[in-house]
Amino acid sequence: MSDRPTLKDVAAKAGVSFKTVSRVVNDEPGVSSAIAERVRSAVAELGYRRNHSAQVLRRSDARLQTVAIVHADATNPFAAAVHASFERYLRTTADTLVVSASSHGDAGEHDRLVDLFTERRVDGLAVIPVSDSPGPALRRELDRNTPIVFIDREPGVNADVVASDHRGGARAATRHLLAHGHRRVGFLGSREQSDSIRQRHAGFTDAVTEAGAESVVRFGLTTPDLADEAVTELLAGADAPTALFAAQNLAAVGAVRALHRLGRQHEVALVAFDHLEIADLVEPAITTAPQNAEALGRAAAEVLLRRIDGDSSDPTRIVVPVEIVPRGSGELAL
Amino acid sequence: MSDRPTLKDVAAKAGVSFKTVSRVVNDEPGVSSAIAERVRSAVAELGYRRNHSAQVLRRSDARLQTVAIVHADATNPFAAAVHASFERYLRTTADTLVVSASSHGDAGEHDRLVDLFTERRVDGLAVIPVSDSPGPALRRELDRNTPIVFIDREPGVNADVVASDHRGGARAATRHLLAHGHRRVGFLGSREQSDSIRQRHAGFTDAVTEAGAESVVRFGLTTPDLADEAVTELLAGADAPTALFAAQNLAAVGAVRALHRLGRQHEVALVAFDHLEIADLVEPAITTAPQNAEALGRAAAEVLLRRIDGDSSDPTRIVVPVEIVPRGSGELAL
DNA sequence: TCGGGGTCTGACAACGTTGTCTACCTTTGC
DNA sequence: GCAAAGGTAGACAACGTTGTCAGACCCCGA
Repeated sequence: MSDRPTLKDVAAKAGVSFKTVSRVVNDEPGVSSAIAERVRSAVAELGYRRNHSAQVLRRSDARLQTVAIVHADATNPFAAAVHASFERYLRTTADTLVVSASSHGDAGEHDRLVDLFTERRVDGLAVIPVSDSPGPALRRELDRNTPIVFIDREPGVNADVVASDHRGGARAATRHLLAHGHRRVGFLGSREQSDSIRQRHAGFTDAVTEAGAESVVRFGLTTPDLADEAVTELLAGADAPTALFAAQNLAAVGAVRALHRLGRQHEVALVAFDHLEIADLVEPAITTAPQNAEALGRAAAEVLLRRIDGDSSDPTRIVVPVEIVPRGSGELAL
Repeated sequence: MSDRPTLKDVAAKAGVSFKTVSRVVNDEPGVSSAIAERVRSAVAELGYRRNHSAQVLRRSDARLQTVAIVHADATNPFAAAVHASFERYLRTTADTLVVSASSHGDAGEHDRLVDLFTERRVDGLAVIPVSDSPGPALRRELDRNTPIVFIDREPGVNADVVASDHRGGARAATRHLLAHGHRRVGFLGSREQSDSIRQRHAGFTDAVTEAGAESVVRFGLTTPDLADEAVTELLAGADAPTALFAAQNLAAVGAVRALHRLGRQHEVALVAFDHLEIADLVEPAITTAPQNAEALGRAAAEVLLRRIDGDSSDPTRIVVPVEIVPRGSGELAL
């Protein structure tokens, strides 16, 4: 990817000075149409492309029309959906290139990616945090007032955050179950260390407490297999719950599997937080409380653009509501 | 993101020339340890980061340690998995940053992204094509011998390609069905314009022909609903197939739904091309022929690195095998 | 014919970095 | 005590681009 033609090469070919070529490629006035035409054909013939590095070096105050998004795990469909919305918004409304990279869950790598994007000078950063506190590079950029927005997870510092209403969504989902007469509800959670899971648990507890109902709580169900086991065990117990709230989608998948294996899918109610690929493919279909990835991505883009435009007001926290989508499994009455 | 400290700022703070700072930050010899220490603390205090643009401008022959991948649709789980593998390989073995962007299926945008990455000078490009022929920017870069590898789909030009063995995989899947005694097999395809679907159809035909069996072919099943309808109709017909080959995963989802609704899931055999989220969640579990995303991403990274390293041999075509994963639905005998 | 004004073009500096070259200062060896 | 050698530091140019400024040219009116 070396040996690219420069302004000088084009200028030599067209028989003009390189500044004239610069004017033509930037559509600046003050070039006669005859010469402009000659330059344009030289540009086309050589396949000239402006060197972005040189451009941003010269105009170091100017926008780079580039923002980066650093993923914890880009293969996560939810993260991918947020990213897609973020990218679409920035491309269409601000003509900005969105570049991304993923740390595959490694905190050190995550911070290193922030560093690499910083070196490459982007206008702003969107970060899906991978740990509860920012690494040194991220901290440095926050101190420097680099436009940064955190998505989905708490960054552990006072900064702009766009996140789903985990607590409110979980509360609504649990109320939904209680409204169908259930008095004993199970909570299926994954990593208790995760803030969003804790929030969902808090929402669950809100609803259970206000209704004076009973609850059974299981954490650590990070795979469908573990959730399957847990549900099997819960339902075999003496005080088996009659309704389940799956706080995370892998736990939900395991719960569905267990219910179907036990043949109790029409009897034990289930609401799952987050989008579920299989929601419509089983009978009864699964009632979910999906995060609004589209809204999250868009909100993050808006916040970031505002910061890039120079807004220096206090950090904001944008909470995107989570709506219940009834499909059957959550409406099974006691 | 402006007003970043430069070498000069650090130099002023440390009371040395900026060249000395340059030496320190690049770990070059010839700086006394006392001064180096003073410089390092100035670097830390100011939060200095090298300006990548200036660096690559000065050393315009050097590696940028950056490659880009242009997606047709980054929310496609298969594409995301390929990307993850590609990224992991390049980060760990070549210390290279992988940046990406997605065209969301728009051919013009796709080519524009190639252009934007070109302007930003990357070492190489990986492209998941969105149309059957390259746009002008991509064509220009191919002419320029920019390292480029195409993934998954045919680019429509003579270039490096890494793709699954669609034909071989489909042939093996169909043979698998025929080996269980079926003599009449249905083909469920999505867009007939798509080269990979055509390849899978060719593989299907290979197997049917060599076995002297009969086939029913349906194209255009681009959504689960359409596939559901098609399967319902096929199975109601006089010469209903006793086995189905779903050439694409959305078609497979629809087929599963139809079979379950009709209660014939234990009777009509089914093999699905590609990974299926729900494969293990239904009874019987679905036999699939999944593309090996990990191998594809890795192979693409290897090819690209070789090109970046200067390999100028003829374009290669790497075909990654597709293995059958028996789970039950494909082993239902006639 | 000449000057004034406008239009077009080019020379040059600068962005932040690295490579080259030179200069200084210390040390070493005789 | 002095020259040579080595180690350390800085001056300067260059990368490809854009902003500033000056100059060349032309047309027109006096």
